[in-house]
Amino acid sequence: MSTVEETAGGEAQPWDEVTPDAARRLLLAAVEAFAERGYHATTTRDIASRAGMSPAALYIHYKTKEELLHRISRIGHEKALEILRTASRTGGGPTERLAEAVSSFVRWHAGGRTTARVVQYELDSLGPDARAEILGLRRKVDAEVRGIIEEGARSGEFDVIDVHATTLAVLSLCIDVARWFNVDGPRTPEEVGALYADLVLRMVGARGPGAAQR
Amino acid sequence: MSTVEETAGGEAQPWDEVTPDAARRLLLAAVEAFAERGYHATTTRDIASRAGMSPAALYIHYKTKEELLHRISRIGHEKALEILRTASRTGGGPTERLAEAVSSFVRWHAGGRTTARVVQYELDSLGPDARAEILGLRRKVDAEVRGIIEEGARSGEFDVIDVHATTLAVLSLCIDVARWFNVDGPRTPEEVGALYADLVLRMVGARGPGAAQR
DNA sequence: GCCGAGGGTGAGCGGGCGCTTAGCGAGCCC
DNA sequence: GGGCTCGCTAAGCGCCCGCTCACCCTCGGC
Repeated sequence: MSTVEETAGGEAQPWDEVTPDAARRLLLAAVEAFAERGYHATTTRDIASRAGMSPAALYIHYKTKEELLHRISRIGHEKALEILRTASRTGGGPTERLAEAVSSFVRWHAGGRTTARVVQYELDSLGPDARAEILGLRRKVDAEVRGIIEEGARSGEFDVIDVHATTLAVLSLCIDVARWFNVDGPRTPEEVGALYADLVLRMVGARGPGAAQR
Repeated sequence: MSTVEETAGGEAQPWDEVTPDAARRLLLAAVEAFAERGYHATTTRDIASRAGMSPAALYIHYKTKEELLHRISRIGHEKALEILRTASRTGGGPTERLAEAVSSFVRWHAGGRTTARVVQYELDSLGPDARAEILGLRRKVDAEVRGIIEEGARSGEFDVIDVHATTLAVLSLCIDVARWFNVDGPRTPEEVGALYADLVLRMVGARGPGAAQR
């Protein structure tokens, strides 16, 4: 039922911006390895061999192992931000936009679980500078969701006690999908996205059109 | 406002069951180190020196570095399960019990963030056998929450579309607190617990007493 | 006072890590 | 077609890892 290609590592992420081809293959191998075992448990030899190259080939395209994680993290966060911004720009009121944001964000975390895992959980393995840069992107992600919730609260379409805490909770819900989602499990990314969108609308007390009414 | 002791590593967890004293100090040092840098990035030398001992001292009390993680993980999961069971056994209907379960579970994840981080996020660093044992405990945690939600759904006190998915989402919300909670941040564990209990009651569409009515 | 047991140390082992370097071969320019 | 560039490899360096071993100190029992 899922429409995105889900070859191991391929998933929903295109990685088109990474060139040349060898650099992309290495990056893809790194994503897989980091997601499976974590950054620190992954060796450069493992990454290289997954990409069908010798250990030394990695250092032609990347200065260090950390640069790989940094690149993956930045591209991933930019993709996440783009998803939320697209959803936020769709027509309709806060209810529709929040539902669209959550369901597409969840779809990305579920369908591209391999990438999302690295992006969301390996942040602390970055050095201070890279980490600070990525944290800037995360604040933008946060602001995007908070913006929608704030607007709904102001217009009275939502009923929210604490906008900041609710924003955090909504993001928690979406991000944690990358921790537990199993591609071979009973639910498709689309189903989880729809379910979670409904749960989030309940959390913000949405009364407007699109809220779960019964 | 917080009543639990929050000395670094001490937190809400007693670790009384770990004896002798040197073994407990090592375990505590390991919890701190694993939470800060992750299991694979932590060295046995770091653990030992945090505990004020030589690197070799570790191997008097533990066979391997993994045994430390295994012990931490089991004790932590047992504590988590105990918290949920206690909450589940309090008087009142599903609404009160779910609220109590969520708020106390969140308080544990926030107040004992150091421990909770290791318990919830370092599971994959365990070997197959230890991992399987811990996964058994996790299923019990899951069952505890699902039990309350199921009961509320059956009695009509809750309005839930998908019990399994909702259970997962509730646990997600609680567990993810260990990822973002900051002891120096603006909110106490108690505040987050209360906020999240309210959000969860909304998610399950609680209509009974204790639900956020307005 | 001697002994054994148990908690602890200093030194160091084998090995695998991230990363480097010297060199090789295919393709392109002139 | 000679030479330069670029992508890549084989070999290996230096380091630090998890873990071990020989030995030591302290303390209770007799």
